[in-house]
Amino acid sequence: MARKAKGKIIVIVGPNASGKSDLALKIAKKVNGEIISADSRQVYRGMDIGTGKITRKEMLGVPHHLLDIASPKSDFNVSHFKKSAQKKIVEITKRGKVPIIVGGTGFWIDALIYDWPIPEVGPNRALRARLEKLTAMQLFARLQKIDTGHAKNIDHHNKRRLIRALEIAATTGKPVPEFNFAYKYNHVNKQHEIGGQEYGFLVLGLKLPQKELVRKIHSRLLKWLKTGMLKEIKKLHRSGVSWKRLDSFGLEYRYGSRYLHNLISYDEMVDQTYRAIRKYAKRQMTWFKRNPQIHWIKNQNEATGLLKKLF
RNA sequence: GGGGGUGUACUCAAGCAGUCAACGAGGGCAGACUGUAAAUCUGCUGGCCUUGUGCCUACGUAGGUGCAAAUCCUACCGCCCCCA
Repeated sequence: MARKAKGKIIVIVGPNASGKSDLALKIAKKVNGEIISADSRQVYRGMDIGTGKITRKEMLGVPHHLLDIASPKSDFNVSHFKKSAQKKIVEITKRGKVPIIVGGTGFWIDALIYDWPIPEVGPNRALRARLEKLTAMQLFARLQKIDTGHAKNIDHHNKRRLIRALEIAATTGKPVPEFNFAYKYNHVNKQHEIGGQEYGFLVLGLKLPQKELVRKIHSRLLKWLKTGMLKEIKKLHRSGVSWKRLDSFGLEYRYGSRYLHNLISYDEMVDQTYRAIRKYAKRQMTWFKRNPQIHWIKNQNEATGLLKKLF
């Protein structure tokens, strides 16, 4: 029985400032690849310095996808990402090149490479605004009435999640389908179809010693502050991105904008941003740690060694 | 020199006799995560262990009064403010 040749995809994950972009570039050169960014903030135009976005020059001719594809005034969410990335994977493969997915947004990456079924229910702003007025307890009570399965597992205090669950139930008339841990990482057995083609994934996790990571986070932040991070945020605001929206982007954009409209001092801004990035890196690791399929590496050499062996 | 205030866990800060190993916030540590995911949310945070209506050590220091004190009294030490 003739089978189509299996496509190969390299995935590079890791926390903020761990050096994913550099590693991806090296690997891309080596395997003739193109890079697909999986970063929930780098998709936005005008958010460059604060997101650590690679510059055109730094790309060294390697194509990078899914950068600067959305306006910071509009939403670009997992669902958009999954569809766009799948399309890019097909295109890149057709060109005879290797897709390399690189990013720190664990949720997006897993939705893509493990083909998580994101419910086909888009955001309903009116409904969200209405539900937002209720307390978490009230939301949970409502959810329990219509959704007996998922409601049990959802965090009773997390309004955002409760509202989303209610949103899905309201539109589909059905509760949110449950999936367990085994499903999360094993149901596709490291490979599945995208656009009729079967793919296998090699997932690399970049992990630096804690001290080194923290040092890199710090020096990177100082460098960005020197090279116009605040100017960038000011520009975004002038172009119509609200302080509230900037706040919701988190990290540099959150504390930078709080400083720019005088909620906090400059020193507080630097300090709080630095702390927030460290916490974020921690949260990223918490996410990645539970994935048993990640091959953890400390540097580029280990990566190339693994590639030779497994790819 | 006279008068007033204040000293609480890593930090800020409540408590002002019993229900206090001590509210709350920050920080730290750990975790969750099904169309906002750099977001959102949860737990723990004096020590010890047999993890318990358990033991020990603790609210500037030293004494004292109470059955009982972070809480009251005395002295001392440090800091702050006002008058001289």
